[in-house]
Amino acid sequence: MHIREFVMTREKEDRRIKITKRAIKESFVELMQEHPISKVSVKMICERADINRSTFYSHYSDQYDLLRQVQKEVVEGIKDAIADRRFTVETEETIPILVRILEYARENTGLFKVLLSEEGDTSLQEEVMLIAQDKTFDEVRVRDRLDRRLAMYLELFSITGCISIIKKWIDDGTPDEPKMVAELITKLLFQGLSAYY
Amino acid sequence: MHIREFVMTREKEDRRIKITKRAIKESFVELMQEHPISKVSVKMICERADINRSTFYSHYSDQYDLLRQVQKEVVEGIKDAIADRRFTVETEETIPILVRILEYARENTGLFKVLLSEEGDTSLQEEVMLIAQDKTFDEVRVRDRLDRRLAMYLELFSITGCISIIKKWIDDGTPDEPKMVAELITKLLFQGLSAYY
DNA sequence: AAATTACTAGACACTGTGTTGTTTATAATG
DNA sequence: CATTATAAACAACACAGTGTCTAGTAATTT
Repeated sequence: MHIREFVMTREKEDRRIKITKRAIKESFVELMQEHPISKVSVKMICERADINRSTFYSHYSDQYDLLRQVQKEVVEGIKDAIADRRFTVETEETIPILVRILEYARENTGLFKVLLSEEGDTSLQEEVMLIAQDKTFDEVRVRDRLDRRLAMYLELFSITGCISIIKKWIDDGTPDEPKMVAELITKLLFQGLSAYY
Repeated sequence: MHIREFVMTREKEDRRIKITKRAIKESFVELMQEHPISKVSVKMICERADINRSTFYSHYSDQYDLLRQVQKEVVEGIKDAIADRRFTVETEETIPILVRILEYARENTGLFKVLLSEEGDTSLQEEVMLIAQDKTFDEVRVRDRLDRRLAMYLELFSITGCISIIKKWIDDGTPDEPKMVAELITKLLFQGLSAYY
């Protein structure tokens, strides 16, 4: 909600700023698919985006800051995509949410490849943890009176499990149908490997 | 902090090289606990290690190369720690292996913190995938005639699940006993969340 | 139309990079 | 013990990228 407001206020942003930021982001996402972020310099980003380097610095402090902001926006996108849904521990409820996220990821392949690779991994994970915590696990935790530390491990396990499979799926060019992947994930989450062996 | 030496083949390495490399690695691991790798320059590493920058370049091509090499050594360490064991899909077999890995991690906390944070995450993961594939899943795959792609997802899910929990455990200062964590992990892997809800 | 805001071009000092040539110290060998 | 390899140290190098700043121009808002 807090982040949302932030985005809203920026909606009245000068048209020029939007154009510039879009150019920067596009350039950046392209470059991130070609090189690891450590080799992507501010200079490179600006050259490809055809903007002045000082302009970059008036919006972002460095490449990593830019990455974080791109990430935030994607997380917002995910939030919107599942806004009307609730995460629960029921398989039937979870699958459609996952399907939506997977479809959203499929529509933004380049972006997700970047965010889930390299250093993006950990921080995106943390962002997603926050959504999940907000939406879901809190109530589960209370309901089942789980030990806090244990609950934390369960969340972590679930989210990294999800993300790793989605990452692989995207890296391979989303060969499987979202529904199939969603079912796989939920099965693994709720029943574990025993569902398959 | 003791970094396990680099296998048998390098045993003939000059004593001075070993000393230098150890100094570099120690400096690096320290710095990595203070800053993200993107802010750790070769210059910094060399200053703290008290060696000339050119010396660094005669051993490693950059910070990331150094990180990879440190990682390899740790993976070797894990391999040794579980050399006499076999991974299987039986819970009773898996727990002692995990306990050993956890104990090994606990003894090398600083190192593991570094490797599991930031960009270390993905690549260590991949290394561990290779061990696991070698030791285990191959036979399981054949035995159960699982679809190759499915098997790959299962491996990925298992390993990232393990790693994420271990990472959290280490970041928090290894508050739980290895045995407890090992049991948690195996339960989640084989039975999933249903084991707890 | 005027005021405001964003972008540009270019210059600045500065930090870090990667390489080279030379000298010094150490280890291995005969 | 003396010889020879070779690693480490040191200094110097051109070069690339950083972050900041100024003055001028262009676009947008009011």
